Amino acid sequence: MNSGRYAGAVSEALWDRSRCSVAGTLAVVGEKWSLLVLREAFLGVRRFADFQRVLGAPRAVLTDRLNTLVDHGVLRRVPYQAEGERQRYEYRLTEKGIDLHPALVALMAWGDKYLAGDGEVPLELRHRDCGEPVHQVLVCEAGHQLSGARDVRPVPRVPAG
Amino acid sequence: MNSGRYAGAVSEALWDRSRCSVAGTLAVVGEKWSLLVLREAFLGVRRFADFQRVLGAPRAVLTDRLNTLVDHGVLRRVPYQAEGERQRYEYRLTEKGIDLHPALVALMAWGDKYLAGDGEVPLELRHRDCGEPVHQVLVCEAGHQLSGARDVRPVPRVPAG
DNA sequence: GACCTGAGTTCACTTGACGAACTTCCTCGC
DNA sequence: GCGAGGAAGTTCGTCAAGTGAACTCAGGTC
Repeated sequence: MNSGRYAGAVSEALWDRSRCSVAGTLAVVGEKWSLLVLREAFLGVRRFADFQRVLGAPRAVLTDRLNTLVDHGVLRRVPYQAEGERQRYEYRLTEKGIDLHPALVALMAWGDKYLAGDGEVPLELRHRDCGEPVHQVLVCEAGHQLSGARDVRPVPRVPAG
Repeated sequence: MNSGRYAGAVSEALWDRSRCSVAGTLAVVGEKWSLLVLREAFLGVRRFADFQRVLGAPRAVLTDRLNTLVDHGVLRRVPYQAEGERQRYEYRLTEKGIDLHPALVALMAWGDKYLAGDGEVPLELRHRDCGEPVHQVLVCEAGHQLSGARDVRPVPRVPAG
């Protein structure tokens, strides 16, 4: 046994996977279409029919994903009434939902780097104030900017006991 | 019609979803278990049996996910031979895989904020050099640090034509 | 030669995704 | 009042994907 011990590896015993935050987040937004629904939400889409049209997802799936996201407080249903129409609900991001923005930015950045053909990035993110392109970086609380994943050391927090 | 036009929304016509980088990235790492496999890879796990044990994923699914990630160049198979054992392969992150680190960090940060009970973050990321906790921020090329998603303006790049 | 272990593969079963058709509730034009 | 129309689902049959247990296979030990 002992096949799991490598130089630099986080000891398995000290690190309880069952409460991993990545797994927890994926339990909320990891199903098919969920993150794409959120992408559209960040781009301003709010109504069921619009999600359905731009995504092409099956209605039943879309209904389920929207309800799930509402249940988790990532979206909220807001009543609205267009003239000449009955009252309906639209789906808007909550603060909790807006906090998923970095995850979408990170996924998008990777796709831009590895999947976009010859620099043809489909969507660019710019600073609203100055118009310059933005990108994600890691900084530490001492103010250093990290150059990449290799500058990071994962430290398990052992629950009391 | 026209239900899809909102103040601040990115015009639908100008934005071709079919080549969205988020969707493209999810096509590579969006299946069940893929991102959890990568999380373990970042923590030092390399061998099939170890992935299987720490994740608890079905063997068949794990086989498929590892192969898919290798096919996409996110992991690579490296032969190794432990003493008293035959030659086997282990799975290591490539540069392309390491570049998915920000996505995992972002997902983890959200889970830490919204899912962890009373500040009991299961895993902390620290600067390898100075030991201070790290976090992700958005900066623009003019050097400003953005305060959140609301400071970002998405700009579709219309393909030539 | 019998046994062990890592890394799969196969199989029966359950869950989830899919597309098309159907339902409901409301508004509009007549 | 009455039928048409549309947004937002729901239902349904089918197909793909995930699951856990059992089986396979190669090379090593005893």
